Amino acid sequence: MAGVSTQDNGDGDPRRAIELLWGVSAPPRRGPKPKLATPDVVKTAVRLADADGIEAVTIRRVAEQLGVSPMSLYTYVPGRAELLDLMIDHAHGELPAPTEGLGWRAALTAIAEDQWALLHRHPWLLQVTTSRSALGPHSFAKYEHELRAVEGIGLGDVEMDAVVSLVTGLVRATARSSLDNARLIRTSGMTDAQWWERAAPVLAGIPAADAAHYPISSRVGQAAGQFHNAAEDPAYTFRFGLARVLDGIEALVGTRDPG
Amino acid sequence: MAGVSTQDNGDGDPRRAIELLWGVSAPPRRGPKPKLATPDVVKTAVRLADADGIEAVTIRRVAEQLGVSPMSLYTYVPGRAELLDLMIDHAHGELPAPTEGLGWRAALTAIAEDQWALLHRHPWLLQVTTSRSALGPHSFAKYEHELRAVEGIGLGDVEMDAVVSLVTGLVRATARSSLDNARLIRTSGMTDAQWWERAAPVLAGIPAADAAHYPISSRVGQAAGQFHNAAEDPAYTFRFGLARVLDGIEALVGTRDPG
DNA sequence: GCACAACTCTGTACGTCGTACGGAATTCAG
DNA sequence: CTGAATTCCGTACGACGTACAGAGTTGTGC
Repeated sequence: MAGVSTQDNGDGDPRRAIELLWGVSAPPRRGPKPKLATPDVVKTAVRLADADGIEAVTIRRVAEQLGVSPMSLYTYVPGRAELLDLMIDHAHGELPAPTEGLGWRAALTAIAEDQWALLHRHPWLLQVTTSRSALGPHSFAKYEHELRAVEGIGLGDVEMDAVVSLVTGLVRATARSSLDNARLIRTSGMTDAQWWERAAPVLAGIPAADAAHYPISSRVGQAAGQFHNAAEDPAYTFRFGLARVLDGIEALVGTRDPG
Repeated sequence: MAGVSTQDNGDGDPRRAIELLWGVSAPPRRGPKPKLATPDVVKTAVRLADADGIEAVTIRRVAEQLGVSPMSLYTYVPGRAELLDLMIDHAHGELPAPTEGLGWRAALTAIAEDQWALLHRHPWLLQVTTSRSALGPHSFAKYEHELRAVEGIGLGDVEMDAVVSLVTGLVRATARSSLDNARLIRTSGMTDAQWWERAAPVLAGIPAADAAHYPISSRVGQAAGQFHNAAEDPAYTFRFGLARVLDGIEALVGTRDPG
């Protein structure tokens, strides 16, 4: 049994954070030589998050990794919230450059596959909100890249935005469910099989939970469950969904750009 | 600037939690009359989460609302993680009963709309993972209800599961982006407009962030941004995506169930 | 009627977190 | 060479979940 909650922090002035994102801070003219630089902090935080999840990214632990006292991190980063924002933009920097010359369908497919891979390299990206943090150079480039895939195919501006967020939303949603499960296995120390082994007898003792009350679920759930354990399933669900979504977009584009 | 992270808890024995979900705990025979019951705790927690977000659901605050000491909550609930699980199933209980007799497209539409509404009533549902917690009666019923919409239309079991998770994933993804933003406005005390008012001059001072480097983003972003402020936009993005997804599913169903 | 087991409730305490505050040490501009 | 700017750090505060031990309350078995 596990519940995962998100906590948030909302901050004040964006100036400092934007300067850090774009790397335009004037170097200090006085004072001791800094032992570190902001990118060191960001990279260390990303490494920690990759290895142990976003909850391992605490000011204290990042500082420890860097051989520095916790409070001195605040020299390089205004606070934990902004550190997370920097991590996001850093990760977006790993996305490949746009694939020019492809048709919109191939381009959207490439975008989806690249993000799918990115999210699996950095699962913590799904545990962090992206809303206003997307003001960094790499996040800008990502959005531009996504839009270019559907530029000039007959869609309006608002539709272009909607199509892009449909595809990226699909990637995030499917990646989330498989990665949430993987994280659960890690943190609970129980595989799905072990979990069910323990849960099944308890459920069996509850009349209302009888399979007869849930005929379709128990049939489909069994098939899907076996498939889930096959380990290639998350990718299947992703590509299945992507195919449907692209077909749906194609139907729309067909009405706009005849031929 | 804001970052939102998720923390998690993974637990041990599911027995107690499942018993609580299905309400099959034997009433105590000895000892003082309990001042409360588990559902009281769950309802109070849901009220708190609705009003102030999931981060307001702390053992201490729930206890305070109930006029009880923090530690005595552990009489009714094994821990915070299980409380979140109970909240999820409680919320799923609000979903309307299945709409029989509709075609699969109308049924999936109704399911998506109902979940869209539910997520807006209880935004914290998006800040909590659903993986293994979905063992309660209402979550079971939800899954059964969803599958029934696509039963008997020519899809295989694994495909049925994939279609259902495609649709619910879409709802969650689109609801998430609009609700994340709403939460950000609440916690930062800044509307998007105020935010941009402050951020724009900073970005303007950064050559690399010039609009010329991001021609499509700046055009589409402006259109989409104005639309976003129109307040009916999140629903548009949702319904736009839903229409595409359903079209895509229709294409698949057409190949399976000819006629 | 009584002793004890079962149960509820609570206060205290531990280890975690982000980070405010104030001071010491270091470097460069004047 | 003085003082301003900057880095670094120790301490401390208020939150959090919850382990633990005890006090109070109730029904059961005799």
